[in-house]
Amino acid sequence: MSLDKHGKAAIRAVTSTDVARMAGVSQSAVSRAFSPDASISARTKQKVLAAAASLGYRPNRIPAIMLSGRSYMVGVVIGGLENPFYATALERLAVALRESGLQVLLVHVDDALTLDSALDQLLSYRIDAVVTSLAIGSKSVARALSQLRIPVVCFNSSLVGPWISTVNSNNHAAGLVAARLMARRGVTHPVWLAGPVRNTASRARGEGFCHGLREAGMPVADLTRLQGDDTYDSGYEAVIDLWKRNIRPDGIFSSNDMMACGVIDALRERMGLLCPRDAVIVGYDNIPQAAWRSFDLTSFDQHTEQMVTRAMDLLDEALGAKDTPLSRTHVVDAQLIERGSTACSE
Amino acid sequence: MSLDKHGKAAIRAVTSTDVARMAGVSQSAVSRAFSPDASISARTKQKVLAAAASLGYRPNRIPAIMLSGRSYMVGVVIGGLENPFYATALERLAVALRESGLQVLLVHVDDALTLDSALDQLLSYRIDAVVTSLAIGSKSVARALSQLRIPVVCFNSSLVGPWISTVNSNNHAAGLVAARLMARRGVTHPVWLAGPVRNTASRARGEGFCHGLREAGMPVADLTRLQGDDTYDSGYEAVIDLWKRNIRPDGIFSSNDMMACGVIDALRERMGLLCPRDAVIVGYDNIPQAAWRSFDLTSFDQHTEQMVTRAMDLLDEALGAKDTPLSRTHVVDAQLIERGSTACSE
DNA sequence: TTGTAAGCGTTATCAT
DNA sequence: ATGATAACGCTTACAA
Repeated sequence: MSLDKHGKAAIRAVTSTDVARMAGVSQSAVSRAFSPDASISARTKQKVLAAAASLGYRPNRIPAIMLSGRSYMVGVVIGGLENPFYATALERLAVALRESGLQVLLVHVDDALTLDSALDQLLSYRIDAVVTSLAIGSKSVARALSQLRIPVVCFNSSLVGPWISTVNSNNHAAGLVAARLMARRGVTHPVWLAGPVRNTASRARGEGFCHGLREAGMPVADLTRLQGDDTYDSGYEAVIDLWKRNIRPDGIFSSNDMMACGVIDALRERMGLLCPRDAVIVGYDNIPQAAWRSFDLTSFDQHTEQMVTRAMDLLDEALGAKDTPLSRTHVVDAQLIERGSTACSE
Repeated sequence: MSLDKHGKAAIRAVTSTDVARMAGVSQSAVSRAFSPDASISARTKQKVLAAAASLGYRPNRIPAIMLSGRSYMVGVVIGGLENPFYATALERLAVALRESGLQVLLVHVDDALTLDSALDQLLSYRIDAVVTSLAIGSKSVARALSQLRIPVVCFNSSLVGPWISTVNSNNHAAGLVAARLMARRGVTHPVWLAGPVRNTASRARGEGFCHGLREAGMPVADLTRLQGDDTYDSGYEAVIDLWKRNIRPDGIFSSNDMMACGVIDALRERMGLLCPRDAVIVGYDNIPQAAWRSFDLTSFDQHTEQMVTRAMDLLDEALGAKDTPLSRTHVVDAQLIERGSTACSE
């Protein structure tokens, strides 16, 4: 406890100088005691560590950031945590980053507008890189990210640019698989329930689905496309809309599980229909709720664990190639998890 | 691009000195141009901002942390994001912190063991405070948090200690309300489905429930207590367990919504029972899934928005009273949201 | 192995 | 209003 110039009581954090004084060594000795491979005698190290422990000293990493220009902090930009898929992805990402000795500087973003100011703030903390699972895919966002001149790793994004790498689920291929599954189940009136228009991953899934239906000999004109927004409610409303328009599908591929759950509930509650008996439903993400008995929803698992590992690889590579813009893409296959919603109805 | 001593190419970030040189002013002028209420002429400020823009300069906040000892970073310690309640709470917290000009340094923690090393790392970044929604309530955790000597704000925690403040949902009162509701619905065989043993919020809910039942004239011996772990699966299994033990409840109060969803699904699928017809179900948290048609679950809304606001108040107060350990508690009433699972069955 | 001293990029103080 | 300068707490040559 000391008095500063203004006479106010202030607790200064314990510094290496304090420890040095107590241990009767130089301040650099303290630094060396806490540096893994510095040349220091066991005796000195002991003295320092003892003094440090008794004072409750912890090395301050802030000055090291100034010296090295590396903060070991990564900006993680997220949104849509109400979707369990993103929530668990964030959890895994946080764990992986920490295991790599990186800190997570988290920013929640609602829209592209918030993003700019968020990035500004992150940059002033000299973050080493940015990781984002944001489904925002505009050119201006890509430009903003590229201008940071630090590595950027995106999930399920179509962003491209000098510093931007991406890890994508194989959306198109999954769409194909969904179509083939529906064809095998004898679906004749398929519906594609899309996610937000700007979500390019969703678009790819839809295109793959369309593609697959054509391959199976179905006139593409027979495919009904609906616009959702990735929420349960929008799935629920989509079904009501279909019935209003006198469309009676026997197979629905939904761009994500949340909407698929809404679809199943609307069919059951509003139309008195059950899947797979009356309609086959396929979702995407394999969120925990897909396995819940009320839904028993066939879905595509994105293997977030593997996607996160890939992202870390990209990150390590990009951070290693310091100051050289890298832009790679990894694709991870999504795996069809078949459940009751597409079971063979005998 | 410059060459450092080792001959390797390195991009040095643009500094205020660079801007000063370009603008033909002193380095302090640059600093002033970026400080909201510094005395600087409009002309100089213009020159500086122009130079800064053309060089792509952004003020570096790291040195300011060294000078002031404040990093404006808050360590946010979380876990259990697979529960949508925690995920949305985190989202709101992140937004609120950012609005207060604070950055979120996120750490995911699985167990009390990880916590220690996580806190160590956070501290080395000189975070100003810690906010956590962790349901870990051991004495050792409280001690560890107190020893940080920085403000700590907990959600739904019973931790107490010099630097620790808490925002709690009124768990006991909610338990009472649940009991009264069940009494009104004529429940005679109530069941309490508890969350993890160490979760004190869950315990308080159970005690309130018990209390309320007694008030309503029900012998407490009639209350069956089950142990869950806050997951859907544990709710599902709990029902199966009840039937195995030949217990036939007509009212179940679950410590959280995830388990309640499992309960409803098990009743419907395994026992062919519907709520509220055969049993009245009440959950806690009011997660989005509670409103889904398959569940239509009566639940308690914790008003996370308000709890987050309270947490920010506590944080501001604690940060204002720098170096003075504060420990306050705010209690926010949880609100009963009645849905179909407790509707009057005629 | 150890100590001394320079330097990282700002902000704050002081003189001008 | 502006510029020079000290200071923040470390890491890292360099000297001893």
